[in-house]
Amino acid sequence: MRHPTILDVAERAGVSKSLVSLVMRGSPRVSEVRRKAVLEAAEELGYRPNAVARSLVRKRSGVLGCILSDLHNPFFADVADGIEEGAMAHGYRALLSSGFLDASREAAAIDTLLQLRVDGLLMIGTLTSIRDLERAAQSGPIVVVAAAVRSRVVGSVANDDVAGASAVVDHLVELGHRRIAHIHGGDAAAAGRARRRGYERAMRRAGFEEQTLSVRGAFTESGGREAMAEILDLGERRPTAVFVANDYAALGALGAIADAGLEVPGDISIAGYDNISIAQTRAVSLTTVAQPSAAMGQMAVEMLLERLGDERGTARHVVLPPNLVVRTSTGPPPS
Amino acid sequence: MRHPTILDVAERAGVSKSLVSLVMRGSPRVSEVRRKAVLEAAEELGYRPNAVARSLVRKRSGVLGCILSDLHNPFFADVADGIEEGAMAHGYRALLSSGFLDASREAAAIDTLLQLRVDGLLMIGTLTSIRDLERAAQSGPIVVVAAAVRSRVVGSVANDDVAGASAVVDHLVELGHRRIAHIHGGDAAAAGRARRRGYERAMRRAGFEEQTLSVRGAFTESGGREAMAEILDLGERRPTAVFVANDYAALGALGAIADAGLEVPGDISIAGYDNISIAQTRAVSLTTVAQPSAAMGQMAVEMLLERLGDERGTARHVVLPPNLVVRTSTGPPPS
DNA sequence: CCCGACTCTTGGAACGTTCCAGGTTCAGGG
DNA sequence: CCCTGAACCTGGAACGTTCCAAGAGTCGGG
Repeated sequence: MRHPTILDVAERAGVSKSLVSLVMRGSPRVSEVRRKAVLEAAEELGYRPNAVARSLVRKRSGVLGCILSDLHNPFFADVADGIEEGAMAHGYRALLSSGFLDASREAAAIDTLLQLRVDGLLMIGTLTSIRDLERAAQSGPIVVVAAAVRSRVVGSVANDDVAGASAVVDHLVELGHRRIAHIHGGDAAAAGRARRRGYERAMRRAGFEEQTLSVRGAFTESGGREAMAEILDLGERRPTAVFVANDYAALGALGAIADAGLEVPGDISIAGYDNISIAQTRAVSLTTVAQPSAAMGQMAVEMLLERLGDERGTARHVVLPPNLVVRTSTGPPPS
Repeated sequence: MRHPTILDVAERAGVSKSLVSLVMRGSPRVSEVRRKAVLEAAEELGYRPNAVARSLVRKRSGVLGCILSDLHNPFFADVADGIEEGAMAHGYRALLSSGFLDASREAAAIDTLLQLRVDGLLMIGTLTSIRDLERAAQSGPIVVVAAAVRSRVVGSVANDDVAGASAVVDHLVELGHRRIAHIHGGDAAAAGRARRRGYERAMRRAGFEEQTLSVRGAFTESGGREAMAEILDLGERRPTAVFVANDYAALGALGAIADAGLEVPGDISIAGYDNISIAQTRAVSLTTVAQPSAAMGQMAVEMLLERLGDERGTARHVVLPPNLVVRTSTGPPPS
């Protein structure tokens, strides 16, 4: 018999299924004798409670779903850590699913998780439109992390991407750069759009509107590499500094620069966004914008559970201040 | 009403629940008129089938559980990609969970997933003992990926870590190194133990048994960084080459070397294991051992499903040949 | 005009839990 | 020796599906 049930345990222990249920859930209203008998029977049979049946009758699963827009992005993994931590702290388990950087696959993941009746859904850096998120939110509370969202039903925790991107540009301008390009993350991700807006705004403010150059990349290493190769192909007209939409893509950009035999920051300055751990090592030492990833994840869980308790009211939105971290991948432009 | 049920849909469409069920599952034995009516009612109500109830009665969930020993290890993410791909291809969904590089948290994750009655469990680079895995396997088929396992009930897909590690040492010896150290991944992971064995065996074969130096690290960036710092503290007695247990830790080691102001491979050669994508870029260009990560994941899924169909018989074990990839992080020792 | 065959549709049982209302046991007070 | 209340235990209903056996129509042939 593959899966012994509560009835098998009850029979073996000579008690009713209800009592077994009580014991399994650690109720105090059970005599020591019976408790022992039940526990023993369960052990002997290798009984493992069926969370599916439990979930059906209780109408809550104790599980939070979490969709990572991209499993490979180290920043998202940091956020996921915070989420799992936060969930655990409140007696929930988190189950993850990858969105494969693809809106339709992300939609499929949302659907699966909602069909499984998770108690709530966390989206890390989603590609899903607000419309679709709000529709999904009718089947359970949703909080988006690391992507700002304007919605009355879907909550969000994010940093101020516009301000962060502007800070990067300001820093580069201060170092003396004028030709500052941007490798953006595509239009699909909200964070990508916001960072691009911050870049353009800061360029305009600095009086370098003419020098604005946004190259389409992606929030991936290969996206960064290819976009950077394109930029390097500009030859003498190439920018002296590049702000890449995120660190993960910046790693790819650094690779392309090394491939071209150029030096960072001697020939070209590079900055990223997210402050992933690899960017911190001296081997990479990337100038970037830090976000409190794990804390954001935990905060998102709290907001989700808050909303689980009280469905009414409009969703909360938290925007955290970004934090520029200057390292050695940026320096004065070549003279 | 948060969750409309099949009965709500049936009532609205003026049919029985059974018919709704038939329509939802795309049965061909339903007249067009009724199908349309049901689909319309479902749409209007925002009906989403309850996978929990379905799972209870069907005794299969269509979900495969997948535990990543460490969510941050890029290699594991590559394997997970293959698993999700493979699962999807066979009409299954994969749900992930992190083991946080901790045996007890991994055990908790196994328990959660089994209680949720996933149809099978994939372990990527597990820390769980064979005993415990075999016990868990009584509740559902388990296949381990990226860690060799000797068991009749738990299947595995892995590469030959001993051979791979030996190949790295042979390569370093050929370059002229004698003092070759190893940063190992601790005793918890099977792959770590095997790679260490391969290192020691190759050193002995080369006649450098005396030069053997294994420093305790971990399969993480910080583990690699700290172990390398320890090695660099040896001063003049320090090795001329270091084989790090995996690429992820090797990135940390490279960071420590950069921190110390040393050059790779001029001052010291570094090799890793896994061939993660960042290691391939010219900026890092790490000599390493490649494993077909995604293919291993897919293969693991096939083996799992095979076993799902036929519980009897002993588990299959696949061992793939490793593949040394020489890049520029290794070179001749300083003269 | 009935019969059989076929297509489409239906109600009820089952899945393994939780929860509730109520049952049993037993010690102790009157 | 009965009654009461506390402590412990129990059976049945419910959760939202699937599946099965069987019912209801429809149609063509005899």
